[in-house]
Amino acid sequence: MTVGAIRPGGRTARVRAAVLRAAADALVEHGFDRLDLADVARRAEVGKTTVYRRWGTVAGLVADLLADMAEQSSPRADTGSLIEDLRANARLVQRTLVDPRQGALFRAVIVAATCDSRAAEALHRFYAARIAEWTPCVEQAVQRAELPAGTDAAEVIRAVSAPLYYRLLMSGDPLDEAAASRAAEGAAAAARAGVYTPANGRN
Amino acid sequence: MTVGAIRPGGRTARVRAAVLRAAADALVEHGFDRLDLADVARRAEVGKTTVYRRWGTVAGLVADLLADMAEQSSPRADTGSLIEDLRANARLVQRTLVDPRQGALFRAVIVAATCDSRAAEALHRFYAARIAEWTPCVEQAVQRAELPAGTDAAEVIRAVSAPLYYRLLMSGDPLDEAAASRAAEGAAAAARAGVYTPANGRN
DNA sequence: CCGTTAACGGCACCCGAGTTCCTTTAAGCT
DNA sequence: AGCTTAAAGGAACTCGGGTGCCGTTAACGG
Repeated sequence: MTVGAIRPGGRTARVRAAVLRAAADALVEHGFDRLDLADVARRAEVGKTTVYRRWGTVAGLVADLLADMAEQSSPRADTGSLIEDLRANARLVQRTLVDPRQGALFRAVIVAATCDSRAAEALHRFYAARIAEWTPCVEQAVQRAELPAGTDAAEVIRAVSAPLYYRLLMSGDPLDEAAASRAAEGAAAAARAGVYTPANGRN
Repeated sequence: MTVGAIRPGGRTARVRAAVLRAAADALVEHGFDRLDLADVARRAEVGKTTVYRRWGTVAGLVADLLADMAEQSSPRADTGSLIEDLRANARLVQRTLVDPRQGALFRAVIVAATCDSRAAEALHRFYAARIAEWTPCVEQAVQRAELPAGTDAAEVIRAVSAPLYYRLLMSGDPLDEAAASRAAEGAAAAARAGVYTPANGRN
């Protein structure tokens, strides 16, 4: 065998998959702060040493988990109407955050990002990918002249998610379908008013 | 002395103040996850036992710190124009979050809320108080007929903050004055469009 | 199929956060 | 001023998360 070769196949991949799944389970159950790598190793039926060697810290493990999550992107909607597309996006986000497992996972992952720069980077990449998936909805709306030319598509998508995350983390207000609807409508109204065009003012 | 009397005066109050200040310092330096109560005690020049007895956990200490922060509310703007009031609010939030000390403190406190129910409750009360301070801006705009009757004032204020917190925690995009401006304009545009009136549809 | 070695696994050790127990200080009442 | 006792302080102890060491397994190349 060539000296210094990496071995991502077979066992290593199996271990990684088992550990990441166990980590997600543990995060959902205990949350980020009470996560014990030894416990993760036990759940994954993997040596404690292995987890410490490959991931080192809780934040490092979460960062890898995020990279894994980023690879599975859910397809965007394409209803032919901006407001319907945005509503679909808002409901997808809302349902994800409300889901006990997914919601807890997202909270944990966001927490990790505030503690560790690698996790933060992974999180930013994750959202960049998610947003890129949905920007075509906005770009098509611009072409249909539903929105002013030069509208920043990514900013519109972010504006849909922001109020939902605000409810999840800060205000604690109910995260229901009505909230999702309002988030979509708010972003659409702001976009139509030209808030997200570069021409719009620093004034 | 009466049996069972509580003693909030003198020394106890001094200890509480010193510990809360030390806790804030430590949170800014290390962040929530690497916070050590023994370190807080050392900074506050207070017995380690005292900190453990009165606050017990990191999250409990942060919850108390938040209760303390909630008491100092900064006065709202009153420019006579909705968009200017909202812009003032957005810039206040933006500057707070960008400030190295305040920003780190907010991040830590939000993290604590995801880990501990007392901290979460304290955070919700904190934001409820901050929002209540600013809702009159929106109510006055309704009276001036800048906004439709029945507009949910709190929802408008939340809509201003949400994109800024989204940048702070999730996307990692720059949190500059332009972002603050857009947040204020977006909330105003959505409010004018009637997105935050109860009449507006679940449809 | 075989040799090399990257990667995993188990065990013993260490260290410091958190607890316990007791002593000392001073807040608050008379 | 004096007494009572809440509350703080100090020091010793525990115990489990994290580390180091070394033997074992199995991926990859020939």
